[in-house]
Amino acid sequence: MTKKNTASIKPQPVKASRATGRVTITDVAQEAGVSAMTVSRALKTPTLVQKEAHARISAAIKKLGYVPNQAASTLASAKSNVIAVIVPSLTNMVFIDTLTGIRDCLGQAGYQFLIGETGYSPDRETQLISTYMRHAPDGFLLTGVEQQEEARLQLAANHIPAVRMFDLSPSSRDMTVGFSQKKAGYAIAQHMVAQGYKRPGFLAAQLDPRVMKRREGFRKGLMEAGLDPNVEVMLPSPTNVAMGASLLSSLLQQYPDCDAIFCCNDDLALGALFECQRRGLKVPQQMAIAGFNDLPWAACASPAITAIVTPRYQVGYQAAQMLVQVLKGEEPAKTRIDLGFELAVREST
Amino acid sequence: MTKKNTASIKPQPVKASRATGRVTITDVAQEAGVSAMTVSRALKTPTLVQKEAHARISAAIKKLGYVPNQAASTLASAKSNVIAVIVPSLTNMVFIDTLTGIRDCLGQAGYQFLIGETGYSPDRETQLISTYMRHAPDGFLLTGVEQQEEARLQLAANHIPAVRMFDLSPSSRDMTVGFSQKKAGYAIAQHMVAQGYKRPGFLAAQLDPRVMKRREGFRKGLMEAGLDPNVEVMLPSPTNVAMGASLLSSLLQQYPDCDAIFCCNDDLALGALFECQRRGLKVPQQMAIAGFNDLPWAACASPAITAIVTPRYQVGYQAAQMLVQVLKGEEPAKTRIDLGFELAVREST
DNA sequence: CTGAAAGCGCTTACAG
DNA sequence: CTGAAAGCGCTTACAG
Repeated sequence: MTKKNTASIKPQPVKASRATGRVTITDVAQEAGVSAMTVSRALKTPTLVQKEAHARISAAIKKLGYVPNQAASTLASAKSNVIAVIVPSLTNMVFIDTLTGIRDCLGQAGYQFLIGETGYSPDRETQLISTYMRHAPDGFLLTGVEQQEEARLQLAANHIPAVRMFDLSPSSRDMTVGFSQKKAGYAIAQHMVAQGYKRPGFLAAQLDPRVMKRREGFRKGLMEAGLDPNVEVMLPSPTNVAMGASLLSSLLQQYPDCDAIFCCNDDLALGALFECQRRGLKVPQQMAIAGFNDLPWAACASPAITAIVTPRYQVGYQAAQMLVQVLKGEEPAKTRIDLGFELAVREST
Repeated sequence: MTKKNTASIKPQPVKASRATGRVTITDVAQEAGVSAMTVSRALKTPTLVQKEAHARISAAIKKLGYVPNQAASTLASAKSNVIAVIVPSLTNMVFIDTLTGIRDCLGQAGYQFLIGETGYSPDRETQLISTYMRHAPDGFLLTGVEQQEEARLQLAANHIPAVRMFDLSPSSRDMTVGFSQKKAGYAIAQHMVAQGYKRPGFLAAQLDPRVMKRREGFRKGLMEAGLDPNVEVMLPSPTNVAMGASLLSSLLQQYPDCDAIFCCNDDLALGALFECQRRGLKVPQQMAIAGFNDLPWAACASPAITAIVTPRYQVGYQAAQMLVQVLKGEEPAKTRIDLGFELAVREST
């Protein structure tokens, strides 16, 4: 019972029973014979660590199967490396392409994504933004420019930058990447007028703000040509291919002399094309069809469908790029990027 | 200079300059005149908090705009409330429907999702699993049963439960929710044989394991009927609508007498249908077409397309349900759920 | 029904 | 190039 002995059996500090069993950075540090700080550096800024130490650390990580704890990192650094992306729908391929653009831009940078779907509901959007706030995302990528006041305030209060996609804001304080929905609708009208169609109609569902802006442009174009802008059937419910067929049927019932239709998206256009085939209506001789977005089937349908080609991948990519600039503390060269659109004229008109 | 004075001007503990400026649970506690613990309880288990205290806490939260810090919560509780979902592709509507099922089952429970896309690459899948490990997800939902050894080991080592979707594992130790891909392919062959087609062919792209199992079943069915199983064109590259048209062209060039095709997915079937229309081939009189999955356009095409109807929403929903059971510590009644499939016979065959 | 103490596993801000 | 100390904002495990 010498002093030495006593020392060697000194009571272990009462182990709090909260051990998670996970391999921590401290375990790696002990194994490699360095401090936790050095392990942390080896992971984040390897150049600041002596080569030999780095090798031992790498070996220790592999041996122990160490996986960094993101939560601990986020808490300590107040940086989550998370970007919250909020889109109206995932069933809509348009937004999938946008997500691909975002991922291609940000994925390499080690960002993680929180992907939210609003179902085209502004309330749900506000709620999602609020929920995602808990994850302290570094930034938000939002769809449209119509966020509710509450959501805008919460973003501002927490100093979280947000880029809005698929539309353009008049205010240069907002960051927006998109194109003019109205001009796109207008372009379709002009094309139909130029082709000599006398009674063009409009088919729409899921009447979100961007659809309504397309309609506005389309009507403007028709009116300028002295045509009736009221040949239209619109349904607020979610859009799908089958609805293209039923909307066309309604339209023909109300306006039997309609000779061309602008469908607010390509799903409706596809359904409308099938309905024409069923009715034996020749496209475009008896009925011209134009779609919107240029999803994969438009170009390869028979007949190929005329459509507005939207830069949806670029919308995602460049919105992400703008966000990255802001996160780096740089001033983006432009806070409002108009990517424009194209009109692909094909057999259906 | 009394002792009292000295005490009252005792030096502030040196404020570490790491303040994040965020409103914390402690701020709320002070405002409400309770301890942080009580605020935490008010948020998680309101029934354990006195009604009056709860009211003051709610008021304080609103007044201060408090947002809980998820990272701190995850770190302290060792529970992330995150489920990692890994699918091959987001461009494929099949998996979007599956995600919807997952969300419908888990979303209410307050889970967040980390959604990964492998691009059909096993290596990428392993890498994603590894990356997501840092977020300490409570569970994984994976696609297919072919994970690499490294990934399986990492999941096992960290005791993270994983449910595999869209296929069935022979081992009851794996948790799988899906259906027999092989039987589905077989069912198509049987149907074509029954309809009297003499020279059915197979069109496929993106030759993932599930596609290959469909093919296997299809070939089996043809061979049993004494038909040649080698009327096929397969391309490993990603699938899309346009490819349906080009694959059909290749097939017809090699096998001009082919009178029916089984397309390994509906995109190919749609492209093939358009190609038939362009060639003036009557469907199904000169060429029958069957698809796989029953995406929205199959039923409403002209002619409507015969297809295997896959329970993809249910695959997601029930896989999520099984995972929840395991996370609750319950033993799932079945670790292998065969949801089956249907064959929707339509005009195209 | 409530609270003081300790700890989750990292990183920051220093000091060498 | 390296490390000891403190702190990020919660929750656990107790004790009352």
